[in-house]
Amino acid sequence: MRTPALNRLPVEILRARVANEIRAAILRGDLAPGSRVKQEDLAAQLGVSREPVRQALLLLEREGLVHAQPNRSALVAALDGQVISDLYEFREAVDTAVAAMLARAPRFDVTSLQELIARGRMAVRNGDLPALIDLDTRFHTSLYEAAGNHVIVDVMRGQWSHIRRVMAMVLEQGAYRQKVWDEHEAILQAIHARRVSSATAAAGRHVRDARKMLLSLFDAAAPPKHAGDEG
Amino acid sequence: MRTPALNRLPVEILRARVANEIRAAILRGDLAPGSRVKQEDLAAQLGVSREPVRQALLLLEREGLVHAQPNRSALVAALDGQVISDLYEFREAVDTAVAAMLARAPRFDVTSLQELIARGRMAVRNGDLPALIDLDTRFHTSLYEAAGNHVIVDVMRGQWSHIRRVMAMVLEQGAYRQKVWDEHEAILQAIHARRVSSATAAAGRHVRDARKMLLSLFDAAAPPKHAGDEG
DNA sequence: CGACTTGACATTGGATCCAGGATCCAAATA
DNA sequence: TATTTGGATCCTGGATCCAATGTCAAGTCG
Repeated sequence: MRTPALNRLPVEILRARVANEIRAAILRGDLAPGSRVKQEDLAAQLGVSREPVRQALLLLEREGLVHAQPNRSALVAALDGQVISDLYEFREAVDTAVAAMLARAPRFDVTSLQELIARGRMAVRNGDLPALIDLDTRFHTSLYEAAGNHVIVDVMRGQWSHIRRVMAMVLEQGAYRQKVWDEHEAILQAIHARRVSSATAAAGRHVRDARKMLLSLFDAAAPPKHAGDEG
Repeated sequence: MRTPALNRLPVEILRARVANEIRAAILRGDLAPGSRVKQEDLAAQLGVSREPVRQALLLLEREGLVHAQPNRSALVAALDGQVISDLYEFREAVDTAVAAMLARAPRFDVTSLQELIARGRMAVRNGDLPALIDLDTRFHTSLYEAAGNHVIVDVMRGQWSHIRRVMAMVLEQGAYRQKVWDEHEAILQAIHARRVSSATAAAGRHVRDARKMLLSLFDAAAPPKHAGDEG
């Protein structure tokens, strides 16, 4: 054959690679919130022309990770309490609905989810923050996928970029790490036991608690504005 | 001043105009579901170069209105029952949550929504299908905006593109048109009366009924696949 | 001394150019 | 006759080029 199986993996389009690089840099905090990003700088840094960078920025703008005005440098989206609040309010609506859907589903294989919980608890013991963020994301993403609703999977993939950005803040709280995986287990058990209202309640509590903690952290870092105050 | 107020309206970037044109063409059905769209054709048709078209297609792909594979012409997304089902399941989660939020909100000005209902009933009497689609969209969008959650507004703006595509199908049913605005009124009244569970239930029923009707129409048009059948 | 003007510079948006990958048809072979 | 292979053609992706717009600082006038 002309093309060996390895080549069957589609060569990732350059703009997609670039978008992934930039997104990763934003999520890592490597590109600071509120900072300007010039297309040419990114292009030079990634060793490509400006063209794929422009298109990548277009995608990232639609994801809400950067803001752009015509003929102006793009701005890395700021992380303000309002966005966090809205985001978690939205997530509560989705996550509770997903929990209900799964608890009503005829059969649902919990083994891979339990595997994730085990690995999450391991990461808690090891104090491995990147792994905690990754496993948390994967736990909830797996729930969306298990629900079998592609719209939810797609929409939430975009939103979890934002969630990951702030998750580091919550998980800095050492005491909270254990609690997260206890709650994950509670959600999973309620689903497994087919207890719809219990699963919904557990999922809702999980999100609301995270939201509350995040907002308290944000208010501490950046107290609410008074009339006429400024940076 | 140098720039009169009219110029303050930002000159819409060409790629945005192009994206709007293409999106409108898809929503109108002018670009048929499943048909191929060549960048050059669109460019020629709109009198621009391929560059803004490429970027517009990128945005539309992320909206899910077109599908693209590397080095292949883009495909206008098909309208299959699965997508409709997922979309309305997702919408039910969001719309019920929004109804609950509004019913709990301290104060909520219903006058503009009542205005929309009046105009909707007028459009029903006139049999004005485009107006019905537009007013239906605006009714629900207004609810999202009233809830004050930017994430929900942004996410749902994208999803309503898809909803609009199929709404014509539901509203073809003459009998259904009246029912839609009765339900809208019921939702609004429950919110106004601050009856949380009643508002949630009304919103949920509204979405589920539309979903059921859409799916029955789709199944009638394209019967479920049997093993081994093909197009 | 301050506000406004003006012009050089920096940066993005759009057009054009070129290369690589995909499709499709025809011809050759089993 | 069916199948495969070679190649012409089509189409997209990325690079480069040019125009337009915005920024910023120096200079000028009140």
